[in-house]
Amino acid sequence: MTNRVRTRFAPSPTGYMHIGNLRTALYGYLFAKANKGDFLLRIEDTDQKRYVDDAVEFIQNTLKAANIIPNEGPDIGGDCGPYIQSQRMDIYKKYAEELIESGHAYRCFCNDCSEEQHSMQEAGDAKSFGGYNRACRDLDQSVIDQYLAEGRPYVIRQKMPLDGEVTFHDVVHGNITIACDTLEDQVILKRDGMPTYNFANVIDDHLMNISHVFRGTEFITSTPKHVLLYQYFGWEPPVFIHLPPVMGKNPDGSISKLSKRHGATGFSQLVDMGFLPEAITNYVALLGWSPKSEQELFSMEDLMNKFSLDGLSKSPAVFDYNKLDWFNSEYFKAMDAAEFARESKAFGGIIAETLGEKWEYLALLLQTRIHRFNEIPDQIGFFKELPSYDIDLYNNKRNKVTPEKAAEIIPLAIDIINKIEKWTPEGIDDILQPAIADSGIKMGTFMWPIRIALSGQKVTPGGVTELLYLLGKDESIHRLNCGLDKIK
RNA sequence: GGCGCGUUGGUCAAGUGGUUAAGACUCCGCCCUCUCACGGCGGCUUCAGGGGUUCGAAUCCCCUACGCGUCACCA
Repeated sequence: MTNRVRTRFAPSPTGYMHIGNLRTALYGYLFAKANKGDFLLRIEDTDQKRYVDDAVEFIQNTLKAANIIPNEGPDIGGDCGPYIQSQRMDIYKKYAEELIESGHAYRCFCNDCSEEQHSMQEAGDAKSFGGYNRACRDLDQSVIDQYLAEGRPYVIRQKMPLDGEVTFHDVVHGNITIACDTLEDQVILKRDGMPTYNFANVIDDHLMNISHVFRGTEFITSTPKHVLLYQYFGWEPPVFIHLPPVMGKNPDGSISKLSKRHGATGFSQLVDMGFLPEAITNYVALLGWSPKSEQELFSMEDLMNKFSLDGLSKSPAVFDYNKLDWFNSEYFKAMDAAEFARESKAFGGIIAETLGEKWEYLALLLQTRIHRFNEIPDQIGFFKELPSYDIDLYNNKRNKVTPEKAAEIIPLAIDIINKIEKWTPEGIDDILQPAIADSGIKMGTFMWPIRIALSGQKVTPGGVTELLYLLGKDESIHRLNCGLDKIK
């Protein structure tokens, strides 16, 4: 037995990667890498009802996009395979029977107890599970043999101690003690031969030499059952790290576990909205973990170097789309301009297409102005078509512009612009700037009506020069004339 | 309901008996400026409540409140 750090991400294959799951995967991965260990992917598909086609592939693609690279897993292979639980049924069966041999588990033939128990709970009486699922504990061997011979279906249940308590250590919460009489004789092998999570998880974590288990706090209460299993087998339990849930904020101000109604909660949905994978990972890493320094921007490599268990927080964190926006915009600003232009182009749609090589120029203007790619269409819509606008937009108090004033300025602007030969940002400025200076009109005053006429809106990416350049000479003059007509 | 876990500004958070209780996001104001954005500067807002322990508590103990989780042949 080595002391090598080995962690795992063990999702069930639903075709979706919740941001909370991603964080669990990330922390396990970072911890493994920070300690020169291994990170593996294991698919927990023991619930056939829940199985979703292509989900395994989806998970792998998501991890890849998030730059979380397993050392072992379904596609990669490794010494502890197979890494898909449905392909390990023989293993679970063998260990379950071993437990029966040693007296720590038993076959339960009582078909209806689970349903009966379930309805009891719903009726609000959760206290007395023992009366049902323990009925088969002490069946005579002869009876068992007879049932088996009849081919009666059964499940295998783990025998819990009737009294005493189990204490285990959790890295983020410290020691946790739970009384055994709150533990039911849980099913470890289902009627269809599949193991339950609580069993397969223990077997696989042991067989795969997992040293540290990262999972959500929802498993805290079932951990004593796992600990008991480790004891029964004489195995060393792993180190437990139970992560608090990621929350979302409701309209009324209350918080609850992050879900669809809070907005996009899947990694791929966030990517579709135009968030950069690195920004998402960066943000998520800090949601529940603190580097205990003022640094906030981390590359994956940075995270690997700095991640440590003592920065994990024990209380739930609210997912904040504002902060994600901020992270993403920081990543935008740090991007190479050409790369940003390339990555953003798809979101520019038809406008980006028609702009041709001018797209790079527009993209540069956008780069410091947007938080995520999907803000692009709103930013640039006016390039394609001049929106209908109210002439009230020509009023601007600070620059002392009114529609009447605009009607004086626009003809001047048209004259000047007509004289421009070299249609580049520099060429435009070379003519425009001195001409405005000569006119005796203040810069802000002169520019305001032009911006409005050109864009139909008072806020635009870039200034008038940029607008002129991107729109082209003919279109610019056309829009200026339209503006003039509109005022009159 | 039983059991378990949690609670520092609107949000993420540092803080482990003595601090003016960091920093970031958001919001607001100012500067820069042909709009916006970027950048710079500044501001608002916090230790859930109540008891202890202590010369001294965000930090230690107890109680209360609130929130969350769990009590499946789901994970």
